[in-house]
Amino acid sequence: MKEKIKKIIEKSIKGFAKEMPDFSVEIPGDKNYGDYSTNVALVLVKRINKNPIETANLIKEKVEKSFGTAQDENKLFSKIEVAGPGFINFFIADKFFIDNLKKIDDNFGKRNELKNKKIIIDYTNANLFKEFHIGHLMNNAIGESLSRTFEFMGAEVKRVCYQSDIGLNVAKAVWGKMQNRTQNWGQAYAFGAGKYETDEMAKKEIIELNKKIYERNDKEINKLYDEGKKESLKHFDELYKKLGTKFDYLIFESHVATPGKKIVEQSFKKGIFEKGNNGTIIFKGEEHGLHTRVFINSEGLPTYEAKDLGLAEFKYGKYKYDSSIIITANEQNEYFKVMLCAMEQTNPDLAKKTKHIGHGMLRLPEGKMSSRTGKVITGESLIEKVEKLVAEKIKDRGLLEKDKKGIIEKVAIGAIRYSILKQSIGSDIVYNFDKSISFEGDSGPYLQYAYTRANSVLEKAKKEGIKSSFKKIPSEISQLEKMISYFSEIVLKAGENYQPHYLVLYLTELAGTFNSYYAKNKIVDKKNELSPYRVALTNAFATVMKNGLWMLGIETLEKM
RNA sequence: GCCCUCGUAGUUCAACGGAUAGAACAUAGGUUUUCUAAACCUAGAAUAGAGGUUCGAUUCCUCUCGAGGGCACCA
Repeated sequence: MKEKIKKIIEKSIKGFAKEMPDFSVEIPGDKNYGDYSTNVALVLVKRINKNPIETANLIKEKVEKSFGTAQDENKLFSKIEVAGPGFINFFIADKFFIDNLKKIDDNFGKRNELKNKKIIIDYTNANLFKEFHIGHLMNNAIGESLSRTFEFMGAEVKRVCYQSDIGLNVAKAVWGKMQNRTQNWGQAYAFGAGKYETDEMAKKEIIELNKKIYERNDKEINKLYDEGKKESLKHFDELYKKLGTKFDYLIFESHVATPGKKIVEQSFKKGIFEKGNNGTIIFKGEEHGLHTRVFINSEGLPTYEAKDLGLAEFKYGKYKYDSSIIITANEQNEYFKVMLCAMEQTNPDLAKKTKHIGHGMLRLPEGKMSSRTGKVITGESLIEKVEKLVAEKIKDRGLLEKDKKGIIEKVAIGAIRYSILKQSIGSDIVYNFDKSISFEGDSGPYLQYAYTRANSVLEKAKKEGIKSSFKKIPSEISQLEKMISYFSEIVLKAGENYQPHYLVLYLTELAGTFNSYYAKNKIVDKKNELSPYRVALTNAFATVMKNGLWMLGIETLEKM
């Protein structure tokens, strides 16, 4: 619909300006401003030096002439208004919203902008031997939601979890474990990392150990290492299942270390990299307005930067992607600029296809979370805590015992996902348990609840034998029909901008609109001839909510 | 020191350079013989400060103050 209106306007202003101005058509926040609104007259002011209201009126007349707001049966607009400083507000005829409702099926809202596009997306990226903390939960929520949104837009998406299974951090954990076998891997890491900074002897040992892990020539170390890797993987696998993420590729740092090193060594010969201090190989970022980073360290081992170069080619070897998206916390924004700048020279094709998205950090009120100091909140502990709250809440709701576990889990994950995805991707979330995860108002459960209510209504309609029908329609449609029709435009907006929160905001408003409708109208009512229409509308709402929640990684529930 | 983010009701978050700056929580009040009250309806309450660009600035530019992140061998 938005595209359609844009085209209509473009056609109508051809005589006004030589070049098409860059104007927008938006769904206005205030319903008094119509169903769609454009700023075209305001944008034109600069070009044609005319009063914007006058211009707006001219455009309005032209549109009316060719598309009619008059008596025509198939008129698109019921009203066109010029308002404020020169906006043109379009009011769409009810008929079009109702026609739209008739078309709704399970695929409603799907788009084809990304049809035949191959996208590979890295997210979650928890590190073996370390805790899976709430930052990973955040990364997973965002990555999963973007993946699903791209799929909804027609793309073929492969999910990658790139995991550190080698490198200094792993050495720190293994070293910690060697000192004290009774502590768990997270504790071992914290212990090793602490000693690395304060104890010169330990530092030396860890660096030595790091080399040995690379070389894999010490039986004792290999055994310990393999145990830890297995344990971590099993643990993560359970979590991913719970979160509803299924990775297509688990890629380990050890897979890409050697290829990455080779890329750097070859490019070094071409002069892309330089020699740094102590035998390091570095990339001089300053020449590109960035900073210098080390790609091969003085031990001759590839750093994260070199491995990332290897990773890009490794992924491309597995899947010939059109676009590669990497999601990390924004503390890595500067790092990625440098790494991608280096990649532009080592492999320009892949660099062009790669996009880094930095999301905000989940931080504790007292400061940054750090697995180095052991000051972390683990993903499981958060989920568990939320599940307990949900269990308390549904205790007296008369639900079947066998359903309870699933409901608790889905509501808890929904609440967590919502609280992460409700805000713009770039900004930090100050994590405060009581405030961050809510069950009332703007929240995951609010959306799930609205869906559940709709579902109950539909079940009741079925029992009473009332079927959806558009034979009898109301004299005037409500806000709900309009909200439903906006869905696919919001999908596009969220996908284009890599911002799931547009979807969250929309679904929240949609749920609110349905809840109001539900409060005002009795939907299943044999005595009311509009009942079949209302059932159809409820059905449409449920479909949109289900599809929308799917994109957020939040499951719907029949009962809650 | 240099480079990036960011600063909006009491709190947590919204707002392609556009209309009366929206929500939610919290606060105060109201709604259930009717399909799930995790709901609905009402009310009060905000752009850090100073300049500038613009028909129009929360949004762009400069400065000040404040917060976070990053700056050579961690990921």
